[in-house]
Amino acid sequence: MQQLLTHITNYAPLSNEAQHALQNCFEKITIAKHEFLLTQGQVCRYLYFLEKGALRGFYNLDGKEITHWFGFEKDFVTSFHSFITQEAAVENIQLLEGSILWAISKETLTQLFNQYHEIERLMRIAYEKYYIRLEERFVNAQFKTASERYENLLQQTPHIIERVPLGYIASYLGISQETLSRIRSKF
Amino acid sequence: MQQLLTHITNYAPLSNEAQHALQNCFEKITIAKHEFLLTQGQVCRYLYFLEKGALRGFYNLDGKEITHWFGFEKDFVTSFHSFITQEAAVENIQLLEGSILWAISKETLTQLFNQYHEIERLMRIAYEKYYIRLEERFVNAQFKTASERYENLLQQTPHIIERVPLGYIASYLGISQETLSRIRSKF
DNA sequence: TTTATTTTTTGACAATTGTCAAAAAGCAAA
DNA sequence: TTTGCTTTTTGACAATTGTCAAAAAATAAA
Repeated sequence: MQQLLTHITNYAPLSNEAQHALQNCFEKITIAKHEFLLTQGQVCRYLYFLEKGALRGFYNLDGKEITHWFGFEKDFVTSFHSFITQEAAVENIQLLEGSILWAISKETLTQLFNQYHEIERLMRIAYEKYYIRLEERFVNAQFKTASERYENLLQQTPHIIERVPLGYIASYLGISQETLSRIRSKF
Repeated sequence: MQQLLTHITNYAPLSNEAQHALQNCFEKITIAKHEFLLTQGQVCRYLYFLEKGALRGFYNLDGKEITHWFGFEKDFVTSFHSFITQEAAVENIQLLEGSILWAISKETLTQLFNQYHEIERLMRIAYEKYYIRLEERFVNAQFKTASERYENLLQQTPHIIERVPLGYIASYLGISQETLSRIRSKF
């Protein structure tokens, strides 16, 4: 929990009252490897902060699993589309490692927004950061070759290589596992 | 200006005071076709609301222009990365048509956030919407074929086809102009 | 360790998309 | 209308990446 508070007060300062309110509203969750935090068709009611562990978001397309993001320590994770719209999720969230998370429901978070302007500000800033991050991934996906995307992964997020099976990484990079294997063999 | 207020109060309700404050802080801008709203290297100090017209965002890569987004009526446009971080922009924003915009500076917007919780809420909600939109584009870019991306464009944003030269659209879809031409010839 | 299962690599070939050059079509200015 | 410029299309060929099948390597279970 201290990790969570430390992390978000990096975004913006928070009064003690707001910090206490947050502390009371997050619930600790421990989940084992391979378990699911969310399965497609469910509405994602929670925003999670990942204290320890790793997980992936994936959806099914033509019978194949498409892994489109990973979460690690200090990440906020959720199915953003489902959490924001409260519609059924098209994606699944599955644990890659046994993990410790802190969860807050959408209703509770909305109440906190109403009570504390500074918490809503925090969320606005968090969205800014996540927007920029996604924009970089988008440009990468759309306008770079498979090799460039892999090299980028090595430089920007090397921890992914160390903690995630190559099959998922290939999917994440938008290439086949075979192509990834060939790229790796000649770097 | 009325269009702007109508649009944003669709996101969330706004008190009369906040509406008036907003009205006073946006500045009207009229720009001709082919002119630039931003060029790479500049810091983007403004967030713009596009009342009438069309524009594109592009950056240079290996001597080529990569068009990665378009803006049309009722869009908020800016170089998000530069506007958020206040670092030099890597992208250019160029008018595709003569346009009418409303501009607000980052400093002014920040002041409004401090004065009106409801305006910061509006921004939080706007980011949510823009995040979802970008996420859809990302999934499209990374995991769909060129033809699928074009069909998607036809269905989701047909106005782009009608108002933007095919060369820019090809770039936007992440394919060569020749490939786009061939895809179109057999739809 | 031995066996079973999963993950990763390799080979052969096919499909997709890109590049370069030139022609055709469209548009604007004179 | 004619001329010049820009945009779009077409052809030939090359490069990239995908698919399928099988082998090899790594990991987990007995």
